[in-house]
Amino acid sequence: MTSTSDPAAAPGPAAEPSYELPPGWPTTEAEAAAAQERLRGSVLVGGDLPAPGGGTGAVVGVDVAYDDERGVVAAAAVALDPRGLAVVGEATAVGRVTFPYVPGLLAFREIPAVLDALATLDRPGHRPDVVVCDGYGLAHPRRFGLASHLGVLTGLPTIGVAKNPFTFHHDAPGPRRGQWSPLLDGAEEVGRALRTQDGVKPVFVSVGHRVSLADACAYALHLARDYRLPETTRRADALCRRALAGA
DNA sequence: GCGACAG
DNA sequence: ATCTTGTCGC
Repeated sequence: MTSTSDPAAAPGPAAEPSYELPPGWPTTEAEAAAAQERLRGSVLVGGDLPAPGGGTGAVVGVDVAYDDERGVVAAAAVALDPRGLAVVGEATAVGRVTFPYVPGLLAFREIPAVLDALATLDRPGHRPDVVVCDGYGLAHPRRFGLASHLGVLTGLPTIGVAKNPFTFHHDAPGPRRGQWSPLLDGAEEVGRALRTQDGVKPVFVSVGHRVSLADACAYALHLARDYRLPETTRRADALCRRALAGA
């Protein structure tokens, strides 16, 4: 991956996001792992995200629900006003399940439906400032989890917020909201265990694309103003479940 | 070989 | 992820 902490190297005017599923989308585990190895170098760490609550665009949350019996998948994308966290846009997409759940390959199960939902949500002139994903970004065996993959495909800044530490290790963060501890793969900090509410189990934040780890945590904390999970995730989770039930 | 394993 | 009863608390 590349660092863009140097302002001179920062991306220029926001490019148009792409919501196209790339040609040759993997259908086997071997192809999927190879695709991750091929794309991992495209992840950008750092950038110039506006302060949480200070941006002009929306903060978008995405999530996916499944009915494996029927083979149906439903994705939701919800846009929030970064100030008051009010919902300003919603979109869903329903499709067929095309990939099993394999730890480390979650992106191949979730991304096709997520791209459809984002394409429906997006309105020209109203680009998301950032997309918050339910899962990991760089905290991944090959440093290319769902959030990083979605970021590289769309070009949008992304953040991963997961509910479990996957295979990584961490010490318990302090008991107060805002306290955190490094999420470690050996000696490497791949994310942070972040306490978003006093005395409540932490969430696990990692860089997706075009954000720094510190900014990713600041956003996660801002969005988790009232509950353990970011409001983006809560809204998207509720919406994709509704979409699945109605499909 | 065995256990662990985002959603 | 999804399956599920009761239970504690505002």
